[in-house]
Amino acid sequence: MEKETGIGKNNQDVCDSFCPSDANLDGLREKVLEVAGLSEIFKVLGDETRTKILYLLAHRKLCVCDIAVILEMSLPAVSHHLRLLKALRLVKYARDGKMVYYSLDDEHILNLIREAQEHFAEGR
Amino acid sequence: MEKETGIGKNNQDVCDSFCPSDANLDGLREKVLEVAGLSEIFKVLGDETRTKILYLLAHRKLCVCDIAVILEMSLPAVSHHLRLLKALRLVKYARDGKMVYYSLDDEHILNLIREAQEHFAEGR
DNA sequence: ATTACAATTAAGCAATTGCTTAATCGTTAT
DNA sequence: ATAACGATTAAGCAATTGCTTAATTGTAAT
Repeated sequence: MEKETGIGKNNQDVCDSFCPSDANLDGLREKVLEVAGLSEIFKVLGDETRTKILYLLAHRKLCVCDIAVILEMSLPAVSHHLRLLKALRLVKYARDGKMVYYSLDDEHILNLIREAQEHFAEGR
Repeated sequence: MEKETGIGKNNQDVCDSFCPSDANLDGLREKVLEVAGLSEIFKVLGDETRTKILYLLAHRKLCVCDIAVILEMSLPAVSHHLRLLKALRLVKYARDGKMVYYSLDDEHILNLIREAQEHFAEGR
């Protein structure tokens, strides 16, 4: 995604006048920092399958093949998603014989899902 | 992303026994429907730039070149993101002379951002 | 009319994503 | 030990994403 470009770190010459009614440029840039890194969580939930997996695991622990059956996907596909969720500490797992059971490790993520549900509920 | 595959709609033979402690398969599949389509919103916020734009517009209306200057990006790049946000009714716009001013058109999206901020705040 | 400039659109490209099939690892049962 | 099976990893591929540069559109000023 990286590419050589003429846009430097202090590029202020996109438009002639910095327009925002004399807005404080540095102030706005600082403001933006408040959401830096945030989209990492959203990226996880930005995939339908992962949201479903998290939602399922919020209700009960499930083994990988359970999830595969429920969502009608291949085992490796599910496993890949779980790997990501594991890396981000959103799920935890425990081996039990041949099966590996996954469960939610971050109740907070459920709030995000609920909030998004409301977003839909309140007409749009 | 589409590909021919042997996995049919009723594929239940991923693992020998449907394991989830006799879980109700249909029940779980219904459960999953509750989050269907939800990831569409998350996908929007899954891009750092878009989250920043929305956060900026939550504070004040800005023209395209303002955003470009603040975020140090090219005009077309910003314009592309705005097009998506516009299509999803998350922002509205109003022309004023040569400038086009954008502003937030969905306060609800801010709740999602705030929720995500808390996610980070509460240590992880 | 012509010029200037903010914004958008078009075309194209590199990086990323989400899957696939095939091979491998871990555990249990024979 | 070996066979069986759930899970993971590896390699590869098509679709998507997010940018780029270049061309175009819309509005205002000369």
